[in-house]
Amino acid sequence: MPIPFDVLAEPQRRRILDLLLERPRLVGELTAELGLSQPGTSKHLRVLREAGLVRVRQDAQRRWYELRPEPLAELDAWLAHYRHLWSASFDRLERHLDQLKDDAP
Amino acid sequence: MPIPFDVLAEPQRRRILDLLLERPRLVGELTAELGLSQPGTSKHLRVLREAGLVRVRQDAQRRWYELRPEPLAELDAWLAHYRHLWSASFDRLERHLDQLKDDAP
DNA sequence: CGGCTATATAACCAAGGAGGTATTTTCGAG
DNA sequence: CTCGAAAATACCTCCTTGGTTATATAGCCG
Repeated sequence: MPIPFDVLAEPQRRRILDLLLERPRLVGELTAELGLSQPGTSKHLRVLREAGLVRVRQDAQRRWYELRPEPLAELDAWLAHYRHLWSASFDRLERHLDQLKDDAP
Repeated sequence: MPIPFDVLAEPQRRRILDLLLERPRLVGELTAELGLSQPGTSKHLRVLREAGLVRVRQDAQRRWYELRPEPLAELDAWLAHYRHLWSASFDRLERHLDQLKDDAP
């Protein structure tokens, strides 16, 4: 699964992720919060779904959308290549991370 | 400076960042590596410059482009809101980070 | 100065995508 | 079995943008 940069480039989609970070939501709720048309919201949700950033749980006619953070973890991994450029204590941090892994796997 | 999601959404621009991660480069070098036209490369560089992701150092007619990681650090900060979703040891990590700060400021 | 090199800007074009309205599908309630 | 609610899909339009070629700008060197 490639990192969904283009999916995240859309502000409304990031707002959806922010909302889903709090709790799962119905399409109708998201539509209201975003101020979009219902089909517009559904279209964004489809893109997010296909990128693996959200999953759906069906409940009668309702669909609960919830976050799937895996692609964001991949984005995080990509960022790691650059992180030493701004994180002065990056090397020490890495060593501590390794140590954490050993402590509690 | 807002997080430049849309700037990063362009694959060629990410390739430029990857190349600049190794070392600063001239426009001509980047053009060759990307297989784009020279104006095409310049246009991407302008976008990256305006997003604060690169800076230029002039040297006669040459322009050396180099990485500016600050916007990526902001992206990292945005990601932090989501990080606990996949990083099981996130809380412990946070404590260790604070400790590091105290150890060596 | 005149020409050469490196880069930027201008003008244009084609494709993609975000938005809307209209329509379809699905499912529960009565 | 019909009606209504919830969400998805179809279709269209407009705007943005990545790519191109042509041209302008800037600075070195003979």
